[in-house]
Amino acid sequence: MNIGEVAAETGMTAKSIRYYEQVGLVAPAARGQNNYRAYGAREIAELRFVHRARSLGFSVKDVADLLALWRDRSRASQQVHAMAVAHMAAIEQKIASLETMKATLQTLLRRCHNNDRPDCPILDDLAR
Amino acid sequence: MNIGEVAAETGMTAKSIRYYEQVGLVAPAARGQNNYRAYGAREIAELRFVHRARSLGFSVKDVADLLALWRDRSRASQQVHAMAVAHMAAIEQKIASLETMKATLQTLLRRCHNNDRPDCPILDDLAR
DNA sequence: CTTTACCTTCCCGTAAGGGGATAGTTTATG
DNA sequence: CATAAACTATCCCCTTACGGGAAGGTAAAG
Repeated sequence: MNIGEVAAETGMTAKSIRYYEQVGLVAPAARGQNNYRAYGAREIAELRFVHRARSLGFSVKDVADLLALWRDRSRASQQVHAMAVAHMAAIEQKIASLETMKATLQTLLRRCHNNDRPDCPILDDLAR
Repeated sequence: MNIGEVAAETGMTAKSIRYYEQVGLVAPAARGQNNYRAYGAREIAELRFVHRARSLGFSVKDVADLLALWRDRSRASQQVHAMAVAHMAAIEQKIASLETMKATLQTLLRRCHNNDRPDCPILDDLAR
């Protein structure tokens, strides 16, 4: 399969796939006589794994570690669990930070008259 | 006041302050005979505004717009309101995205045995 | 045969600063 | 007073995870 077909099938972009190869996340793809990258079922499965892990918010670096664990038949599930827990914590922290912003914005929005007069509690608050 | 004092007082870093000046978010600070940036109450208030807006998650570009509105005595509060609403929407989208990740991770974590055996539902899921 | 659709590599740009080198200033200390 | 510690200045590279787009080769379609 060519890179475009893989992209279409996995939902990633060709750019991303090349990028993952470039940074060493996945091994360089085999090349056809036309120098096109040629993917087999195994490589596609790996890319799918990468895509799914990325969609869960894991960094490329983390995905590299997850891939290594995946390939290691003798890993302990604890190791994966620990990574997931750490990632969860990071996500929860981001959510908390965003929730704080959201709450503040909500308060400000409620106070703003939202009309054509210049008086604006939002700006007043930012300037406090 | 020197940049370090301003930084300490506002909670920003000197690097950030220089950066904001560099990208034109705030006007270049006046310089003393030693070439040090010298800040007055007015500039500090502006930097405080910037810092507060940034802490609410507004991008530097957005902060520039907010600053412009702040300086414009004849702005309509609608304009500020609209920016805040748009920003709120963006925040809510980020939260929703993170919540989705969190939910998936939670499910996976519950299923993982978290022991020294290799069997791992998390990896299995990523590979599905 | 030519157009269109892929593919290749390469290089630039992003957001918002952080890190660190080098050099001049100012302040604190012995 | 001399020197060392603490600031400040500019400058340049690094980060994340690709997207955009150029230049040029290849393949499939009309």
